[in-house]
Amino acid sequence: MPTAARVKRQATPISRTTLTAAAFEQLISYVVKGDWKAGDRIPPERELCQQLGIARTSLREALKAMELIGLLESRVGDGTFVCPRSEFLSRPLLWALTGTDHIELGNIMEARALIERDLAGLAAERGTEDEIEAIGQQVRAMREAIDHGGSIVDADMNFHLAVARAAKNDVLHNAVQLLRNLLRHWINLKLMLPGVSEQVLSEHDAIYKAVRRRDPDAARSAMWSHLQITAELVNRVVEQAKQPVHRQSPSNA
Amino acid sequence: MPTAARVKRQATPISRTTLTAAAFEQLISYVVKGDWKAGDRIPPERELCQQLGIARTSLREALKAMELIGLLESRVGDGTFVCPRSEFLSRPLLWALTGTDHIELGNIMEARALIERDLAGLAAERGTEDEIEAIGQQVRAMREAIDHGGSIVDADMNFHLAVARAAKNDVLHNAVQLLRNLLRHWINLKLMLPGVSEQVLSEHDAIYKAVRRRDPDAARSAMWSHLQITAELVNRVVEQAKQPVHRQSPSNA
DNA sequence: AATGGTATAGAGGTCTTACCATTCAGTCAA
DNA sequence: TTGACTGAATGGTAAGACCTCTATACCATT
Repeated sequence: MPTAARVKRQATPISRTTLTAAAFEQLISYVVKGDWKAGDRIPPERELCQQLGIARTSLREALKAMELIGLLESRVGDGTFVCPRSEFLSRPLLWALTGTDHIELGNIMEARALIERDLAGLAAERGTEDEIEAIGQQVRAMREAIDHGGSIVDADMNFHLAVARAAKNDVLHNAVQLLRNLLRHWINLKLMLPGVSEQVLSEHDAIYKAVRRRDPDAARSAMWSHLQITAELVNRVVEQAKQPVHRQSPSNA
Repeated sequence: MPTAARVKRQATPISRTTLTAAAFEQLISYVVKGDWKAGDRIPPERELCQQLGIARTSLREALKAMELIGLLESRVGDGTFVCPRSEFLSRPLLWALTGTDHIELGNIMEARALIERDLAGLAAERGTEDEIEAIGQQVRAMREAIDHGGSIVDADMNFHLAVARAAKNDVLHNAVQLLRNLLRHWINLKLMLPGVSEQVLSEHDAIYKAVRRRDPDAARSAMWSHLQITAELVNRVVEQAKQPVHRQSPSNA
């Protein structure tokens, strides 16, 4: 280009989108807006593509993308279902996101501890009464689960999410969820160790009480120590899993 | 098969997977392992599906998934290209990840500040000499960019990534990258404000020096104040963008 | 030379049709 | 009641056709 190119593309470059991309956004919005809820079975492909007015091929490209991301699950002869968010973050997505297949457990635990420590402090500072009460609710839920049966796992997860919600930061709330999902397998094992549930409950309670009395520092350190202990236990569980002779590897669901 | 054909699949360990999923993993690994680098043009579909020994339909489902995630970009008549990681995190993926279309800028800024504050502290504690030197390198790169032209944006991004790397936590390193990408548009605008680049440079330098003298607290507070100022400026830019009469909206790239 | 038109090959986008493999529910005989 | 069988419905895969769009090279005009 001899004469100083000009480039200056002022004009709008006319946007066009592909059918597949449009379908993808549409389908995602179904999930996001709650038309399709976790566990739901969505209409069969042959029906859906008619509703959307596109060919099955185009629809499938969108559908497949959602499945590979981990939003949907297809079973031949059965149908296609919406995955619960709790089982989110598929390995393909992890790849896409991190550019690597394997992330050190320790890194995840550390990230979680750092983030949730901050969140605990924020929750104590800015949580509303209702939001803080929701935290307490999860403490009681765990008590209930321990005493009369129920899902300790859910109570655990929900407790941490309640804290994140009280901290009023959607981004970190989501981060908590993602990190927690990455650790799901090991945390579940951890919670089954003898005495651990009582231990966790008391730690949660300490965090809750600190938040309730609006003591950010106490909340931070309570959360920190809780997650340090958790990390310790998780490491122990992981080591245990390595030892046995014929134990199958955890594999991500 | 008249007699119930109970397929005893004892022998083969169930390696059952769909062709599309297999192709997807294969393609991802090309990107991850660097066979396909950012900007590369990948083989045409008709050729690629032959190489992989699958139908174009199946290949396209995998290809499309990668495109919708934001890993690839297809242009009709031209070809399919690998997206640079810096332009990662497409809106569809954001949807899939957060379950929402819109996240408050303030939340993103806050999350970033909290995370990077921790990272700055960790970098001061555990960064190797080389890693810390890499931080300084980015400070100098920005000096160079200001004085003799060059990408201030890159130097800015790389500085923060260098800090994250010195902190030795892959998860948070990636978080920094993602959050930064979400803010990309506004940060770029911010960096163009008069005097801001010098300001940023001096703040970066302060962080670098704190890290280098292994002072976690100083590093934390330097990073914190840097990101508070940044948040302030970004808000100002956002407000400016709202006012003018005929400014086009930013739109995600 | 620079500009603009034009032809063309090749890329992705879309649709159609077909068939396969699996699953599930209903049927019917033992 | 049980168990095997059957068939419809579903997702998975393949192949081929045709479209629009892009980049490129070539040519005519200025």
